Amino acid sequence: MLATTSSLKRIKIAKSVDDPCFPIACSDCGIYNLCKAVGGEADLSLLNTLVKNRRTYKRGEHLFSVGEPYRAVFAIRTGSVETSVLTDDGRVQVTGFHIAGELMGLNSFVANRYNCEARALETTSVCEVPFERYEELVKTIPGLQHQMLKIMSMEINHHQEMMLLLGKKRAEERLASFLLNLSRRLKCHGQSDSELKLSMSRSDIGNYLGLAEETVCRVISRFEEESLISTQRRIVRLNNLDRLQAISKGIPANPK
Amino acid sequence: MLATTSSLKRIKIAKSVDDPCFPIACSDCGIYNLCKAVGGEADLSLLNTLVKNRRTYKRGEHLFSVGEPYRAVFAIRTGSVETSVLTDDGRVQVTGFHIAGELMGLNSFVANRYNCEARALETTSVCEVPFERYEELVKTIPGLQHQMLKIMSMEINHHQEMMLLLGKKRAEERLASFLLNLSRRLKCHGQSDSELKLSMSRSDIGNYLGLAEETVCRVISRFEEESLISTQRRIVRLNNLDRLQAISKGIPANPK
DNA sequence: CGTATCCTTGATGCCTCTCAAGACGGGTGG
DNA sequence: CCACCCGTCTTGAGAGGCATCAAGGATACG
Repeated sequence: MLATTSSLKRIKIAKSVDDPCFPIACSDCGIYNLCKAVGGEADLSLLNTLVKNRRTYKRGEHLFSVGEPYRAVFAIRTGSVETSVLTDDGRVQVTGFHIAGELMGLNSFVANRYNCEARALETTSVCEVPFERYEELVKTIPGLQHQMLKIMSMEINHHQEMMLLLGKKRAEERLASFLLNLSRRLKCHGQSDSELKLSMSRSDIGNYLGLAEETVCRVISRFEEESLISTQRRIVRLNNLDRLQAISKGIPANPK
Repeated sequence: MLATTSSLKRIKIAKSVDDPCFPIACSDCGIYNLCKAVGGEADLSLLNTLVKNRRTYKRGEHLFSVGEPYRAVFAIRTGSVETSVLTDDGRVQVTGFHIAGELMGLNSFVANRYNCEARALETTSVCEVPFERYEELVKTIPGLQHQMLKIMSMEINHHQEMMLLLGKKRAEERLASFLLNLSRRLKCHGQSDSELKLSMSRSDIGNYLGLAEETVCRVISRFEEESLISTQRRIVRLNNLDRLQAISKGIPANPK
């Protein structure tokens, strides 16, 4: 079997793509869940081979770079990954953080080359599903491409939210949105939604949110002053999810 | 036939999805091209029915709104459309402008409801391909879903560029990027790439680019002072594409 | 235990927003 | 055909949020 009973017990399983956690929650890695969702009768031996194709990246190592020929889709087992795009003059925009259980690199597969950079934020273990095997899977499992559309559709939704954040929100709203988003995704893995262990630096967060590193620090300090969160370096504890939610939506301060 | 010989002569046809103009350039409307690209042997009578499903929207009219059940994918024949998303507190972020020949509304089809608003910027004629018929097409034409993946992949690329623009670029870089992008897309239709007729207001542009309406005006004025462009209300003439390109990439002013 | 990296806080300045007022142009009705 | 009106565009003045520059402190790692 792909997942032991124990791991199945520990981790919430997304039953279908309509589950808000899909494709985040999974038993062993995202690709298993992806396949499971579309065809219970899938060739399990093939699947087994695919998900056994594991690899570990050290902090800072690149999973892939811009323009590199498409190699595989990645399902993160443990650790986390940062994706980014570049301007011609060398500026970098972080486009996303991907945590354990999530799929990555799907969106560039049609173009045959990667459209962004992916860098491990910490020691990260992934299942790499090679491109060619993926094609096999698509033939074997009729609904698979539809699932991929769904995942890409979710990604587009997220991008739209990011455009809104970058285009319209103020610093505090951005950081609150960021923390809540991470919290929600961690919760989908059965992890705590109020005690976050950030794997990225303040600088990375700032880059992602279109803010300077210093601004991120200042907002974090401000949140801590108001007891909305408690921090200790990269450990962040969310003490008031409701208030953070309000802030993220741009609802002005309402003292008591 | 779907397109008369005369119209075929007038307009450049994108031969495959690898054409940089795809899915922009098309003979009659995008959906025809989409189908043609994936299967020359497609059921033309079905296709014919689909593309005949035309409708015209007046300026300001909504093609669809957020949360509305998914109805159709839209191929714009003439005119232009603006898409936008909303914050909970009512702020609006324009996420894109769609011009004649482009496909729209593909990305929300998997979710069964629209994830954004679409509003006609001017009198706009579209082919509406109903959801159910689309499903038929998918069954008839094996490669169709792959093409959809490709289109969504392109959309994701564009979103990444927008995130970079909104997160890292300064006002002048944003506007230069915007003008050049529009120019490129118009060129794909055989229209002039240096004489643009904007269908959106300064306010719309500002919203899209994460700028205030006044800032857009000021930057336009500055560009005009430097003879990079000439404007007359919504008519914009690009006089120096190279310089605009340089500005859009953040290359600092280099006065001779 | 030294060093590099990351985090934090302060001071200063600038880019862009906001508020405001006027100009321009297109559309409409008399 | 003209005059009016309203939406859009433009420009100015002022304010403010955030970036930048700078320096010190904390933590992790070899």
